[in-house]
Formats: sequence, structure tokens, C-alpha cells
Amino acid sequence: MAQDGSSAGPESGDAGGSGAPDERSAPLAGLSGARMLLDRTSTVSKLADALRAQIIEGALPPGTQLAEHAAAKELGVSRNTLREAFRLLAHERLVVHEPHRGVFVRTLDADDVRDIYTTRRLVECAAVRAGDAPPPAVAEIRAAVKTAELAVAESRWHDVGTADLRFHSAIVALAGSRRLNDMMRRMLAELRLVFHVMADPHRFHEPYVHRNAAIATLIEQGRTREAAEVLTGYLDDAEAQLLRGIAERSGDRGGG
Amino acid sequence: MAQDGSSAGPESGDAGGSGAPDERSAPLAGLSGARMLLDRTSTVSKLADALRAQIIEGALPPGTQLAEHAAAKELGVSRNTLREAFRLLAHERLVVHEPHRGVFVRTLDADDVRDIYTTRRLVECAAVRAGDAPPPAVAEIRAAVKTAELAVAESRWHDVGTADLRFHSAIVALAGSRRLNDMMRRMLAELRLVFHVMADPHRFHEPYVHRNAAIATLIEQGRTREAAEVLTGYLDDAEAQLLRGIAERSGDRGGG
DNA sequence: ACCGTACGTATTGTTGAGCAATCCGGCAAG
DNA sequence: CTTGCCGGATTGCTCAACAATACGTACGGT
Repeated sequence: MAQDGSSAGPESGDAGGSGAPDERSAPLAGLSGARMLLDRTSTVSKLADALRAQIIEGALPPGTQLAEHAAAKELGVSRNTLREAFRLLAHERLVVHEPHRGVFVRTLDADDVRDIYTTRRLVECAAVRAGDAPPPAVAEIRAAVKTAELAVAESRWHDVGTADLRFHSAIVALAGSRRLNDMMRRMLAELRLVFHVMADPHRFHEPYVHRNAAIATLIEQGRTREAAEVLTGYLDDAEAQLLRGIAERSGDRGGG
Repeated sequence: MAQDGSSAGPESGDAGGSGAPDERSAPLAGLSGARMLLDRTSTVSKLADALRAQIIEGALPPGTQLAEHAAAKELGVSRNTLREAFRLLAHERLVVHEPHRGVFVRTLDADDVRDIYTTRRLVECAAVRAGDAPPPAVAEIRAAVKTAELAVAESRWHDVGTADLRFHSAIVALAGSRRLNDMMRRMLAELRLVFHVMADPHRFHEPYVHRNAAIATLIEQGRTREAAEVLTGYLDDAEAQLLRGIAERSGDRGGG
């Protein structure tokens, strides 16, 4: 049953055929996923995807107000449609909706970063330790590492960051839960809001690439405990670095 | 449930508002939290709360179609406003939104149950193991157990189920992450959809109450490893029981 | 009887305008 | 400097309408 066609994310291509009660026609199997490709194009979904991309890419910096009338005219959609898209993004915490004031691109503070990294440590490390790593998930981890290394070699820093997020999504996928994947992917997207606040967002991910590679190797070798330990250290360092960045930033703003 | 302070609250009301506006006047401190209590009453939020409650309570069984025009007239709101509420509920997976067909109360299948319990095992056990249990969180666990025991003694089965969910929310709260709490609470609400499909939903939670008590004791004693093991068994059994219920159910429908 | 097609109806998708409620800025008064 | 007030602008919500789509049904061919 394709009851999951809602607008969850930009790339949620996973239907996962399930309990097939009685299908007499064998050659028809596997078409349930094709339906989604036909017309999953509601204006609200496309709108939410576009806005989400703009926010994640940094085109709309944190704190930016998204005025309804202006934005609706700009995007060529109705104000009501835009409001529906805003509700989705607010639920994803990419924007905040202040009553009678408007919607603003979210600004993450130190507490948010701590909160997110607390969750990441718990979930990612538990996923690594779970052990029952299905081969495709492990392959995806390795693929993400290779993509990141290639991007580093070619100095495409933005792609390095994207590959890093892909790596961590693959880590979470080790747990084998679609819901957990969605939750964490959303949180990683949220985390991107803070990258743009950093002084040098491009180089941020670069030092972690070789650690990703080490973690991938440990996972491939089944040494999950060591992988989890390295991963914990990784997350601790990244969190500390982001918190430093935020402290400087807020110091700038507060002191001036 | 009106007594329950931690009922499903509106989720859109969180602002990044930690921006401490330098307050020289000391007696004004602590008012920043009062603002939310004033007018946090948007129609969409109230609407979503009402629908969510109805769905969770079982007043709207899984599979029920929620026609926009009829529901809007019934609820005394505009169709657009209702659609915004539907977007929220769809994002919480309580309803499914099929394009050009409508929104339906979600029907969970066996794969959904497996997925949810995979996540629960990972997150709840990791939260228990985390170790750094803040006292208030532990107290909340014990309080949930006592509430459940009292409800059992008085044969208030529905309250038993509510207390059980409260217990597990408290377990997750051990991790100390607001985001993780929200995610898991949403998933537990989703899980309630499957309870109503069970043959005897009331008695379902009853056998687990004493296990909850045992887990609470182990946590209070700091024996987190044993607590996690008991919890894993708990979740395995509950999952198996739900899967049996779903199998019977689908057997009814499919075999006839 | 079987199959495919065309059509009519009901519902959803989206738009646009409109009004009340609310917030923000500035200005006058104490 | 604080307090109160007003005008402009924005949001919250409603209403009505049209276009696009899905579903049920009758029709015609074989």
C-alpha cells in the first residue's frame, strides 16, 4: 500500500513492498513503486522542496523573515498554498512560526547543537553497535566515504559536506528502520543551518573525512565496538567545534 | 486525560527564543516563559490537537476517510485551515495523504510495527544505558509506574495504556534530548493506531506493568545493563504480540 | 458474458479576494 | 524617560470559485 506518498523529503524513494496478501498476477509485482514517479507533484510538495533546498544551501540565512504576501508573489503561488508549505517546514524545524509575526528561517543556538549531538551520539553509535549490518548499508557507507575523498581531492568543499551527511545517514541506516532514517535525516538537515553560521563552513568537514574512512573500515571488519568509539570521538569534536563557532559568533553580535 | 499535564501539546509553538534581551530590571526575570501561555491558540493548532486526540483515542478508526468539505463544515472551520492541520498530521504519520483521493486515518501494517519496534529497541535501550540519568527523569519513570499500578488496581485499562506510554517517554527522556523526546513521543502516538486494531486493547498493557516496575528499580539502582536487557525482552514480546494481532486481523480480512 | 471506452459526478488542488485581529513603528503627553 | 495612542502593515482565517483528477457506471464491440 502506497500510503506513504506524502511530502516528507526531497528524496524519499523507498516504498518497501510488504505483506502481499494474494497477487495472482506474478508479472505485475514491483510496480507499486512506479506509481509515485508519475505525478507526485503537488504544488505544496514542490514548494516545500524548493524552500528546503534554499534554506539548506544557505541562500536564505537563519533569521530571514519569509513574508507571506511577498514570498507568494515571488514564487508564483497562492498565499494559502505557501502557508501549507510553511507548516511542513515548521514541523521539520527549518523555520519557526511566530503567531501573528511571521515565519523565519530558524537560528540554532548552542543548546540546539548540544541537543542534536546528544541525539546523534546515542542513535549513530547504537546503530553502529547493532551489528546486524546488511551488506547494502555497509556498501553505502563506503560509497559515501569515496565520494567525500574525491570531493576533497578536487576541493569541492560543498560536496564534501554533502557526502559527510550522506555518510552519517548511511550509518543510521545500519539500524534498518525507515522511521529512524527519516528522523535523523531531518535532524541532519536542521544541523546544516548552523554550518552556514560558521566562519569557514567549507573546510569544516574536511578533517573528518579520514575518520569517516577509518570508521567505514572498522564496520566492514565487524569491529563495531571500536567503530562506535571512534564515532563518539568524532561527534564530540564536531560538537565542540560548532559550539566554539557559535560562541564566537554570538560574541561578535553581543559585543558589538 | 484532561488531568494529564503532558498531553499531546501543539508542536509549532517553539521559537528559537533564547535571545536574552539584556534585562536590567531583575524582578522581570522569568517572564519569557509566560508569553507562550497567553495566546498559543491558533485555530490550526487546536484543530490538529483535536483531530490527533480523536485519532489516538480511536474515535476515528484507521482507514477512515476525512473528507475535506464535510469535515470542515462539521468542525466549523475553513477548508484551507483544515488542510493545514492535515499537513501537520500527515507529517506525524497519523494520517496519509493520497493525492486527489483524500486523507485517511493511517493503517499500520506488520512492517510498520517491526519498524517502530526496531527504533524503540535501539533508542530506549540506548537511553537506559546512557547512564547519566538525571534524578528528575528517574523520578518521572517511577511516577509513571505508580500511576500504571494504580490504574491496574482500579481496572482503568485505558489509563494503564496511557501510563505505559508515559513510562516509555520517561525512559527516552533519560537521554536528555528534547528532539529525541519529541520524535519518540510522536512514534508512540503512531503506535497507538495499532492498539485499537487489537482484539483486546485494554488488557494489552497489563502484563507489562510489573516489568516496568522491575526496569524502574534497576534504573534506580544504576544497573543499567540489566535494565536494558529486561527492556529488550519487553519490547520483543510486545512486538510479537502486536504482530500476532495484526496477522489474525489481516487473516480475517484476507481469508474471508 | 467479457473487455475496453467514454462520460458524468464528486472530491481534491489551487487560486484570489476580503475582513478581523494583531504586531510594529512613530509621535504626542505626562 | 516612560506611558499611551494611533496608523500602517502583516498575519489568521474565511469564503467562493475554477481546474484537475479519480471513481462509478453505462455503453458498445467481440
